[in-house]
Amino acid sequence: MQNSLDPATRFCTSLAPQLTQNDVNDEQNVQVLDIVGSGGQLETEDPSSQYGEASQLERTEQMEDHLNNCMVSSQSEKEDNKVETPMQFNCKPAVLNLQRGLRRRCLDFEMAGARRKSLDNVSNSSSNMLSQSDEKITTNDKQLVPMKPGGESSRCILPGIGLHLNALAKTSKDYKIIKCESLAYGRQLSLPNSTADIHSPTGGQGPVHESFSSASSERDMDGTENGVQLAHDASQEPAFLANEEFNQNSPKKKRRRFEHAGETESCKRCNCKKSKCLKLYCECFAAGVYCIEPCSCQECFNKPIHEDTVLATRKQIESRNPLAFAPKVIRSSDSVPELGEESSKTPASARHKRGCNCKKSSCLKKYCECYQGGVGCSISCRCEGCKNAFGRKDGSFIGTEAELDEEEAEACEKSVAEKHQQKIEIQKNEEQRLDSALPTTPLRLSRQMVSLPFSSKNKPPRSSVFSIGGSSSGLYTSQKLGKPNILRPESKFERHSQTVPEDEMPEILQGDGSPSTGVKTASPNSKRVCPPNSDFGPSPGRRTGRKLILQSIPSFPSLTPQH
DNA sequence: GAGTTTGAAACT
DNA sequence: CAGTTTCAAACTC
Repeated sequence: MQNSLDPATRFCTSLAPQLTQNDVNDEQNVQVLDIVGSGGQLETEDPSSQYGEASQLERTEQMEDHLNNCMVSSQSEKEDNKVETPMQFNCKPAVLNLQRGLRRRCLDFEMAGARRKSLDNVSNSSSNMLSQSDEKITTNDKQLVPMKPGGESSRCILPGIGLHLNALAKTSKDYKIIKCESLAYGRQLSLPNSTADIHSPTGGQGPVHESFSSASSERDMDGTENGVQLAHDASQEPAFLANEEFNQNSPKKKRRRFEHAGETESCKRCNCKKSKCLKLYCECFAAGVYCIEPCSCQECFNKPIHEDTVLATRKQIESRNPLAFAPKVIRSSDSVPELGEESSKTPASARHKRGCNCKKSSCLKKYCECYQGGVGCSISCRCEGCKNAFGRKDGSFIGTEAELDEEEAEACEKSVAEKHQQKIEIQKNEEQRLDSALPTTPLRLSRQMVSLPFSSKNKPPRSSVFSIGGSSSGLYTSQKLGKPNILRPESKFERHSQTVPEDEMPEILQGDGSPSTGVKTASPNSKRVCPPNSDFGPSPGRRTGRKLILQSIPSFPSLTPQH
């Protein structure tokens, strides 16, 4: 295959058509998709498809080869574990998984629209699905649908953005799968961190070494494990399901535990006690993902089992604020004229969609969503005494840090800058590798991006990442949007959003929705809302990393079911 | 690990 | 729309 495009993109593009072509007619096919790895082509294609297995395999192999470069270690392990898919594709599971990840992602976005119809059929057959009438739901489900509880679970789905509820929206039986995904994706998320770690002094700890490849391999392994375990677990591990509820026991413990492990492993996990994980207070919910094992939440309703409730709640929230689930941090780089200097100045050409309202943290702590998201404050912020290391509200940014009064700020800034540089370099290297080889999943990427800033720090930013991951949410939304299209409350911001370059706009917003184009939000404070995007890229360094991501993501636009 | 602080989200 | 309350993350000890 040509490498000109990043794998993800290629897949997407290539797949889209086929996908549309090939309907998934029955569960089997669907399974195939999952199992197989769902490369775009592979996924959609039936074993018997026109291309013929052989040809498919060849293609697949090519891809694999490509991927393999990076994935070598992981593969071997995975292969062993690979669940045998009914299909012939068993051969290179690892690769396939990767591919799948890419594809899946693509599928999520693209396919949702394109395949919707065909999928519907599938979904129906695939039982899992709630036969909910909502297109979005169906669509989402479909994405996930492909996975079958059985064997495939072993291959946790790559973290496709799809993880989101949307995708997740499966019934309890699917739950494990979800978990897998979540986990998997959590790992992916971790990648960035790990990567960062590498750079970072502290990074030394565990994962440090993980170069991209290693990381990926690790991830894969995990995935495999998860997959396998999960698969097993699923059966064996009622714990999962049950646990969540049980976990409540020691929320903090758990949470911390994961955090540690997790610095590398940041997966969205919440600790909600009263919100039932059905409010935006809940990071998982806000991110559009179901709560998973690592969560220490209590009375959690953010589970596949309560899909209806979750969806209903989401709708409600969206009706109130269409952008509620959109990424909080948007890459405004050029797009935000309003910000003017600020935007351009800040290290990260990104801004928090609504801005912060910090009073005491000086925007130097993660209490500040802007800071947490690794972006500078903008005019839309109502913060007081802003000293955001990523860019102050007044327009000054790190570069000028000398000016900053507080040591803290300086320290932060410096560290950040340094880190960024380091990251950039490293990331570049990684990028190259990745470009060629890694099929990063959107989610992971997106999340990474957000997290990156913090990667340097001890802890990865939890929420913002995900929120951004909002992309995820975005997905969710988009998928949903098909129907609701609430987006666009219009507002002063409209112009703003309009100005935003399309590419920036996540399909999600744009996509389905016609409406979305100007994603505005009914946001309460009339804060500026930008189209959620792939926003991630706050800092330069990150950006670099993100580029990878973005590149792969780009497919969105094309994917969007413009039709 | 418990308690405090903080600011977003939700509510009135 | 502004003010207040609720909530959970972030942070401190």
